[in-house]
Amino acid sequence: MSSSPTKPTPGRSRAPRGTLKPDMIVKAAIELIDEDGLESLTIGRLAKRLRVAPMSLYTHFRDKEAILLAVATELFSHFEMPEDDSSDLEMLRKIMRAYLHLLVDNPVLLKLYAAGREANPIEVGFDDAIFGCLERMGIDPRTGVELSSTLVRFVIGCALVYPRKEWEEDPRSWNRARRRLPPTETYPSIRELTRGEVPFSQDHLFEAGLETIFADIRTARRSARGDH
Amino acid sequence: MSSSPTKPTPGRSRAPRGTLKPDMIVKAAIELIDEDGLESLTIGRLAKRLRVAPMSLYTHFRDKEAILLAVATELFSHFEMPEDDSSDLEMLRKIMRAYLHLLVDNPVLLKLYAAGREANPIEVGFDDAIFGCLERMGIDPRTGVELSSTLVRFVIGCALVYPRKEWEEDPRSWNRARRRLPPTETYPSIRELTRGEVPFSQDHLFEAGLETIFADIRTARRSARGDH
DNA sequence: ACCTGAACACCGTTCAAGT
DNA sequence: ACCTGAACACCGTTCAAGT
Repeated sequence: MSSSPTKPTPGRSRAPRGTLKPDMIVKAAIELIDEDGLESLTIGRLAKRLRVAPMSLYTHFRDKEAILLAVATELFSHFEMPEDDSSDLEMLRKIMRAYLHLLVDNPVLLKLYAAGREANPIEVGFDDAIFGCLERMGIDPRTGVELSSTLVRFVIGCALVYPRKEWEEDPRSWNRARRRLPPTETYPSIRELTRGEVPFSQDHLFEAGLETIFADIRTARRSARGDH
Repeated sequence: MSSSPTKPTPGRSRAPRGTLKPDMIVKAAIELIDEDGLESLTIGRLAKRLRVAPMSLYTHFRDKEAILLAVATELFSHFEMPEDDSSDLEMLRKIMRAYLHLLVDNPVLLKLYAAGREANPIEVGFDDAIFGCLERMGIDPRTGVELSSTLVRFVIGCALVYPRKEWEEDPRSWNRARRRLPPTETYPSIRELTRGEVPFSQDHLFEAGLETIFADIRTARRSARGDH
């Protein structure tokens, strides 16, 4: 718990053969992220938690990014899609909420979105579920792709901004930001935003945006019915 | 160009007194980012470009994050808001396009959004411009805040996903991603997305999403007129 | 006041060696 | 096949010293 800075115990210096399995590494990585945040996930710290030398990890993963991808995949596979509901639109709402909280709770996924050189399982699964809902509503594929893209981009934006929750409700931070604005007189209407207390939580704004997009989805569905 | 690994020139080893000004550091940082990407912006490389020892930078900026913030502010102040137009909605469209390209061209801003513990000039300025447009359309402040938030979150999402442009048009990457999906049969409708060639560019999807949100803005404006 | 070298505590990773 | 110590080329930053 306290002593031995470098070597764990002089007695059992070398870890036995089967100590390390990819799943254990991924599990330890997720624990580390949950406890101290993504930026504290480090090969060194990860190895220390597994009571193993840093280099051992490289037997199981090519590099750190591979570990990160495995983490993301694991997090996604643990996630269960909401149950089927009476209304397709209600189902879609649930999926979107679940998507938001998945991204907010696991910033790794967001980071992978930003880095992403390749489609990863997260988005493919969700895109599919969303697209499937729209399809079942009778919306044609082209419009379906457009609408699901809009929804996905909107959640990503929401998730990226979500952590500001803490200071966004503090009007002082807005004032400080306003003071830093270069040409102050050019931007007058922001005062309307900051005058009263900002009354909208991140969750409220998410729901509001969802309704905005859903309004267009309803229109699309109506016109799909009309064409038929 | 080639030789002298450590010292620039044995003759003029120490830089004269007035060599360094904050603006120069910011300028050099922007050049570095433009040339080799954000991840290659390093105190060491920045100092080398300025022909100065790394530690000199700390006379002018508290730490690297302060430099990054100054970079973001500089980038934003160079940006000019689109000209006023006949239609407020057309103005709004222009602002949104400008916002997207600002974020796509300068990923630092996106990164600051993600890190952001405080409101920064970028968003305040844009939020204001967007909110101002909605206000001029006669939309009430509450709805205005909601709609501008939706718009902002949507652009951020678009910008984050935009770099995928390259591989997104390659159907093979989708297939590879699909193969990695854990419970394959649960997600059938993605095939609809991947069967034909994916016909939508990032720009097209951005415009489509914009129209979806604009549809709701039009409704809000209409009802604002009706109430009056 | 401004610039700097040496040093520190970290990174991720390669390589050759152990078992 | 799996684990490892030493070493490498980097990070950002502190500190005491130069001018």
